[in-house]
Amino acid sequence: MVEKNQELRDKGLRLTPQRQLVLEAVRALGHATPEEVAEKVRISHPGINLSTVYRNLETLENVGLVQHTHLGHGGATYHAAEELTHLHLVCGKCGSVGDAPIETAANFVNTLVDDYGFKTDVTHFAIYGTCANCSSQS
Amino acid sequence: MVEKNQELRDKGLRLTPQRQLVLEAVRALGHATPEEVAEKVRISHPGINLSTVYRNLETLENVGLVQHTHLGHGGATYHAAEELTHLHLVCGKCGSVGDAPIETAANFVNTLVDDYGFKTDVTHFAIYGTCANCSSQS
DNA sequence: CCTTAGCTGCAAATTATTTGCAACTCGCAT
DNA sequence: ATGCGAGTTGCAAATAATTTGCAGCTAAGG
Repeated sequence: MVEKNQELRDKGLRLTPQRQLVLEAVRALGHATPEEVAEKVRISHPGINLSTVYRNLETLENVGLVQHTHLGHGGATYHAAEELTHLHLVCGKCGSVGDAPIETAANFVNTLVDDYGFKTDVTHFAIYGTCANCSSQS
Repeated sequence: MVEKNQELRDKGLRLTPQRQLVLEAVRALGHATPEEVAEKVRISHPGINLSTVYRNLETLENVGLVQHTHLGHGGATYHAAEELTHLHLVCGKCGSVGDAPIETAANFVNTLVDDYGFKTDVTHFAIYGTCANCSSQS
């Protein structure tokens, strides 16, 4: 943790309690919207402001400790950078979010680089579709 | 066009001039945000209201004549259903939107179905990454 | 034509996120 | 240990994007 502190300071940033709480919340939640992060943080530190959460998520993202992903509906969801090792399979019917290892998309990603020179970040956007459950139901 | 009219009527909907204009605008623009659609429509019909555009995009989507895709930033962009035959490669740096045939993702999609029972709609979300141009620049 | 359910425009309400600003505090330098 | 300055925070107000209530229109079947 000392390194993290140092890493922040090297970029002219401080490790404030609010900032730590936001990071911890993101890590604990796996993935969450700013609102959810705020809610989580408030359990232990009720006074924290929503704008502070937004600002810290942005800051932490710049430092690379956190990343955001678009899961649909509009709002972004945040992840701890260490945990971004999977794709997000979002079901358009039930809204569930499943995971799949990034390797699943390896070929696809390679094709895109080879044919279009396009370097894909598969984790940034969700993969949209219909989950097994909903497919079988209707 | 008569069929379209009929198709709408069958669902208890009307073919109003505003609705036609919205559809035409979406078709002409390829893909556009509600705001852009409104702008386009206003060239020939200045009085049209933004809410009308929103409502018609929604209606047309329900009928299947139009579809929306998430290209990032938050807002959705709309496409004529007929034109949804390609993936969207969105560059996170320059914001450009490139295209690639859906077949490019065929294997990927199949794997997802086979391994997870997840039926992917590859056109609904953009594929995010860095375009060839931006990759070479930095 | 006439009726009526489906539209439309407009304004106000929502929701999500950002920003200005004064007060506060982390952490290097002393 | 203590002070100082830059980074932060809380709060309220500003934005932006989209939705909704409603009263007055209008497409289209009869």
